Amino acid sequence: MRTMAADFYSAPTHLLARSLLGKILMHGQLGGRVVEVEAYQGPSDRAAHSFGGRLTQRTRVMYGPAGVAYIYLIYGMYTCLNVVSGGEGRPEAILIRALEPLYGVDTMARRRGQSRNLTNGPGRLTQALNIDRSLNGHCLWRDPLFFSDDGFLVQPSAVRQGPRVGVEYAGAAAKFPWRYWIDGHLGVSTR
DNA sequence: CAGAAGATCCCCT
DNA sequence: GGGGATCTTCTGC
Repeated sequence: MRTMAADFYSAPTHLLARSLLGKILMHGQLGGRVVEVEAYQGPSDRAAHSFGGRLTQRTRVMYGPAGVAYIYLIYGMYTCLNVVSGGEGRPEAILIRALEPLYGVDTMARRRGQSRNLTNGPGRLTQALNIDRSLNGHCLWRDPLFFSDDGFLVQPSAVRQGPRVGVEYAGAAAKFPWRYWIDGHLGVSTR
């Protein structure tokens, strides 16, 4: 497995989103293959936390270098993991929505309290992999949280895209096909 | 199986 | 004070 270096994250957001498909996300001994992501385009994207250039305590890390983790609390009880993209001053991000569980599956099941639905959803996968807000701002080219390449080949024809999930409030942006997933993977989130 | 509702709390206005 | 890049549980068919 080759850990992705810092420059991997310098690609334009949508290209990086597609490049993340098929990679392995590792946190310590726990890990899985990325099968679904969503791109958030920054100030021009009504669905993005950084829409309109909003700079707050929460969104601060999005304005920093690409390749750091943006992790936030959602609905009071779950956390979402994003990869910051776009580079300094361009607050874009990619939400990791689903993994195929591969390493430490028993631990994931224990953490989730069930043996199914371990990592098919942004809140589920962070719970399974024990990823919380203490890792906000972490550089994703370093231990303990990083992406790597195990040689898995994503067939270009298997990459699907469609509207993002849970952003109905975002007007026209709600329909932009900025959710990417690998077709045929049961790990893809269901919502 | 589908839909509704509840949980829960930080963030921002 | 309102709402959210979610998930689980419960209800009813």
